[in-house]
Amino acid sequence: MAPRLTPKGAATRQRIVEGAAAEIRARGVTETTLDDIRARTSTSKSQLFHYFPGGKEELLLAVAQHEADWVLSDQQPHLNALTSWRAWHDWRDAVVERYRRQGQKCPLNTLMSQLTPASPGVQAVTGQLVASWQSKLAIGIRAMQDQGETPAELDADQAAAALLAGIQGGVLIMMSTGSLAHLEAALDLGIRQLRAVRSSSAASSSNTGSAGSIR
Amino acid sequence: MAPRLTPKGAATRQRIVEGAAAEIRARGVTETTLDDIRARTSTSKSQLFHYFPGGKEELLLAVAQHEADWVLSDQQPHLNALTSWRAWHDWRDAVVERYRRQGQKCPLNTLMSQLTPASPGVQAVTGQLVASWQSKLAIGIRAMQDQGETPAELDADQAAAALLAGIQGGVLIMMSTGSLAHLEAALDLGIRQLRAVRSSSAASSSNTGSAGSIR
DNA sequence: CACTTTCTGGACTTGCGGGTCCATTTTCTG
DNA sequence: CAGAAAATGGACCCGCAAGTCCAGAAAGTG
Repeated sequence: MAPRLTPKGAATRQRIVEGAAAEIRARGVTETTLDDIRARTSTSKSQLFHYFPGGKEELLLAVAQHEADWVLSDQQPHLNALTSWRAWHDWRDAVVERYRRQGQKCPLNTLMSQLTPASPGVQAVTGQLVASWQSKLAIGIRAMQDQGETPAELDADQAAAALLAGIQGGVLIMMSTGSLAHLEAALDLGIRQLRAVRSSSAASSSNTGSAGSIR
Repeated sequence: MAPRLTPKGAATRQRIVEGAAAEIRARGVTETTLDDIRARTSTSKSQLFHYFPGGKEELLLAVAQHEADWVLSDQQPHLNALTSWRAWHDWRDAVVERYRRQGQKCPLNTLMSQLTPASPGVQAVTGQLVASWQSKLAIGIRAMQDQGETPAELDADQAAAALLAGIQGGVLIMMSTGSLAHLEAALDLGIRQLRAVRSSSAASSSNTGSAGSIR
């Protein structure tokens, strides 16, 4: 079914996805028509349907995937190296800055609520994003635990899940209210929770211990 | 401008809003047409525009307001009396249960992303909901602080903001993945943070049932 | 160089759904 | 009871945007 793509075809497909993403960022999903996309990408109707036989639905899904990749990639390099408090706070600032710049828009969210929410394709995109994001956070948390900076009793996966939820909610609220306060609160308290009171031990009873050195 | 409503008129208007809300819950915003609403509520096109001169936009906004009211009201009575750990956990369970039942739907969220996000009316609805919700949480937190159960240093408003963000994000993730794990994690860790290590002062002690034990 | 496949252009169809209109009936007001 | 205001029914309009079609150009392949 999927016709083999020649290099030229792949390039065109790519151009369409990126153009569509840009258009949607600029005007919102609901306001964006296939014709807008066609105009911006200098393509024809038949090209759109050639590369996305499923029509608008399929195209929007591809755009969503594209945006999802972007979300994680511009939290880098911080997100992959959360091995010191310094790194955590740099990451925190990067996240806030990213959404501050993005303004009252979240293409991904609006995109998702536009598509059939239960569709398998949609599930795949979001599920993958959530899993990957959370996993990276959990790795960072375990790294801090290995350094004895974070209480070992803490369930790293649970903490990562909660932190991620806080970020998502913070962004969602920002979209509605325009204020970053909730996002910042969620991040700051989430991180503070990681630093919470390990007893005085840190100095005296060396942290090292157990084998695993993540990273 | 707004024509006075007779009792009959008010009832019809009400019927329209509730019917529209039901229809949207059942089929999603994008799939719901004015004609569906007309059919379900046994009204005519002209009635729809009679009560909502602004057309679909205005009707959807009214539905959003209706749903927003609902969100808070079915966290009651817990939400208004967060004065003991017992109450906090009952509330926590009520929230989880509410969204478990609701399933992979959040009419309010999809509704919002459908309307012009920056429209003053939309801002008003969400802003009001967020403010009210957060305020109730903050009151509960201060109540616990007054009892010495929660560290006085904690910024109640910030903690409430973070907790609320966690809930929102948890629900959002649930909509995408179908799993309640993130919502539960956010709630459990958020509440645990409130119980965290108050200095020795509180003699109460004992209750070390540890927050996570739920079920 | 034949030939096949993929890529592109753009005119055309079509149905749907939001919105308008006006005639008629019911309810309010004094 | 009479006039006004509000409520209702439903036919009609109409623009737009998704999707179809086919003809022809370009690019691969043996």
